[in-house]
Order: sequence, then structure tokens, then C-alpha cells
Amino acid sequence: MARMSSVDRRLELVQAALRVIAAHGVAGATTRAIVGEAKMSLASFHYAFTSRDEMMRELIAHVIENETSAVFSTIVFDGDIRDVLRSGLQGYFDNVMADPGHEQVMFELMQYALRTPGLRDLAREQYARYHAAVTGILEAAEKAGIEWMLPLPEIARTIVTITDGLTLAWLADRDTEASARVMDFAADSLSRLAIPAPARTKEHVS
Amino acid sequence: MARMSSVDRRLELVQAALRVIAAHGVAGATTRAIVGEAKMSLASFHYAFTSRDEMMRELIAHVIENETSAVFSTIVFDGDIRDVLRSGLQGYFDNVMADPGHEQVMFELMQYALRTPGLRDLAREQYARYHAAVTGILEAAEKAGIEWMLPLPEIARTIVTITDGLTLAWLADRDTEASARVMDFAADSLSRLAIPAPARTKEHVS
DNA sequence: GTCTATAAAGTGATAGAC
DNA sequence: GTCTATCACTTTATAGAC
Repeated sequence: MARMSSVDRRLELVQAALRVIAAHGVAGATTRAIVGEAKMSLASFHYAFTSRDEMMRELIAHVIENETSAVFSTIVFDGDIRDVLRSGLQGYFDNVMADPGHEQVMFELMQYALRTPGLRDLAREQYARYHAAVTGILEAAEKAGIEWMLPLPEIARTIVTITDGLTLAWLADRDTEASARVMDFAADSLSRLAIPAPARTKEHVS
Repeated sequence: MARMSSVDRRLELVQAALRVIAAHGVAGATTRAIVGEAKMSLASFHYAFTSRDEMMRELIAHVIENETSAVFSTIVFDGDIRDVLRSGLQGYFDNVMADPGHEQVMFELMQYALRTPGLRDLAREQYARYHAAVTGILEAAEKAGIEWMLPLPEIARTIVTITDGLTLAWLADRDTEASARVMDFAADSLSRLAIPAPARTKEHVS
């Protein structure tokens, strides 16, 4: 096997571990399963990391750093605000349905962080990133002319609350139709927090 | 040790397991930890259950059967609907804050059920119970004179979506103030789905 | 029915050859 | 740096005395 830099090998193991977790959960991510997925020997694992705990910590930090954003990135702020919000939620939800394992892994890692001494702050950090990412989108909406009636971080937390709740219930019962109706209500409600751009689009929906 | 009926011994082990899970998570609920908590010998466990898997299945079924309701039971349908909804959410949230481990266990058990072959249907059942429980509360509200503008199960799913999302974020960052503002918005939004009782005391509980 | 003792398999981690 | 072999420990589950 070709020699690899320490950083590369650690990253490769982290990514292999993420694939194992996606397939078998955090509990299934044993060192042997991980090195099997990464096609390395067991000893290579402990050459790269001093312990499995260290790897898990780096894995969660990596996920927080890289996996958080880009979920809402397909939003276009054009037309009726209610429709923008509705299709933004749909875009998120389509991602969940296309790859349910991904969000499930995020939930599992959060639970793991909450349960593991020394990793609790990473769960907090994970949600701070979520909230910051959505706040960024709302700021983009502001630049597109939409004024908001509440502080942006407040609205962002509400949106994350809704997407989390949507995802959890759908992971459990896969009821896509019911989820769509919840998104309808959420878009209706959230749109009441927005004041549309003055000289752009016209109608207010009753 | 006094002899116990098979049913009692199984129940005692399940309850001990729940205490262990609350303290150390599903991963910490080894047979040894459970019989230690229940003050039984390891062999007694396998006399009562053929396997740990069997016990976990019974545990989740037990939780679904018994632990689901009673969370919203303190609601009084008196006064302004928005205030009723707001204090109903607060009642739920107070329960979460008083015993954060309980909701965390529910989330962990759901994840476990989703990951375990043959237990996926229990995750679905868990959410069906949630939705049914909240639907029941909305029906009670109807009897108290509140009309709803959407099908009750639809509103119920939305409420569960919100409470789940609220709880997850709070478990991660413990931001009680921010959670309160989300509940404010939720109560405002949900109250728009209600038509108040025609000739009752429509305001001023104070 | 309840116990002690132990089997059988899996776990994280390490030693030491190359 | 990478490997094989192995240690020390934990896990679920069972055997067999009482």
C-alpha cells in the first residue's frame, strides 16, 4: 500500500467510519468495521489515531465543519414569499428523502455527542451551525428585499425546529403526504413573519 | 431472594433497563448493567428473557404503551386560544426541562428501533401513538367548543413536529429563552387554525 | 428458580517483525 | 509505516450445582 500523509489517512478513516455509521449506526462503527471499509489493517487505525474516542471526536468535528451547510442552498428568492418558503422546505425535504441515512446519521451523532463526556459541547456547536446557516439564508433573503418582523436568529431557530421535527417523524413513519401538509402550514405561518419587497411582487394572499 | 412470577420479573428487568438507559444511554444498557441495577444475577436475566434483543423489544413496546401519553394532560381549555396553546406547549416543555433524560431516552429508543431489523415497525408505532395522543387533546378542545380549520391528525402532526424540534435543539444547547420564542411563534401560528367558541369567555383569564 | 462458573465471540489497543 | 499476531478485557449466553 502506498504511504499516506497522516492527515490524509485520518481523513480517509473518518470518511470510512461515516460510511459504516450510515450503514450500521454508531454502534456498528467498530474499529474493525472501519478499517475493513477503509481497506486498512487494524494497526493502521491506531497508528493514525491514539484511540477510537479520538477518531469519533474528529469525525463529529469534521461533520459539523463540512456536512452542515449546503442543504438549503438551492433557494431562489423570487415570487411570493410563501411559495419561496414552501419550496425551500421542499428542497430540504427532498434531500432527506433522497438520502434518509444522512440525516439519521446526524441525529445519531448528536445523541452520541450528548452521551459522551467531553463531547457535549460538540452537540451545542452542531446546533449553533444549523442556526447560523439558516440565519445566513434569511440574510440573503433580506438582501433580496424581504424584511423580517423578528430577529433573524429567532426565525432561524424556528425553521430548524420545524425541519428537525419533520425529519424525525418522516424517518419513523415515511408519511410523505402528511409531511407535505406540515410544510404547507409551516410555509403559511413563516410567511407571516415577512414583509415582501416594496416594488417587486404584488399580491398578498388574502 | 423471593421468587417472582415471570411477568413481574420481566417487568422489573425492563424498568431497571430503562433506568440504566436514562443514566448511560442504550449503549450502556448491557445485561450486566441491567441485572446490577435490578439486583439480580446475570443468569436470572436469561431465565426471564431468551436474549437481550427480546428484552429490548419488550422494553420499547412497554415504553410505547405506557410512556407516551400524560405529557400534555395538564391542559385547560379556558380563555384565549393562543394562550391555551402557549401554556400547553410550556407545560410540555416544563416536563422536558424537569426530566431531560426522559425525552432523550425516547429519541434514543427510536433510533435504536430504526436501526434494528424487526423493530422498525415499533418506531412507526411510536409516532402513531404520539399523533393519536395529540389528536385526542384536539378532540377534547373541540368538545370545549374550539373548532379547527384543518383535519385534527394534520394539526396533531404539526404539533408533534414542533415539540420534537424544540426538544432536540434544547437538549443540544439548553437555550431556554430561545425555545420560549419558538413556542411563542408556534402558539401564534397554531391559534390561527382555531375558531374560538361562539358564546363563551373568550379572553381574560386573569 | 437462583446461583457460580465458564464458554464463545467480539472489543480496543499493543508488540514486534519487516 | 505497515503488517500479523496477540493481549486484556467485555459482551451475550449457557451449563450445571443446589
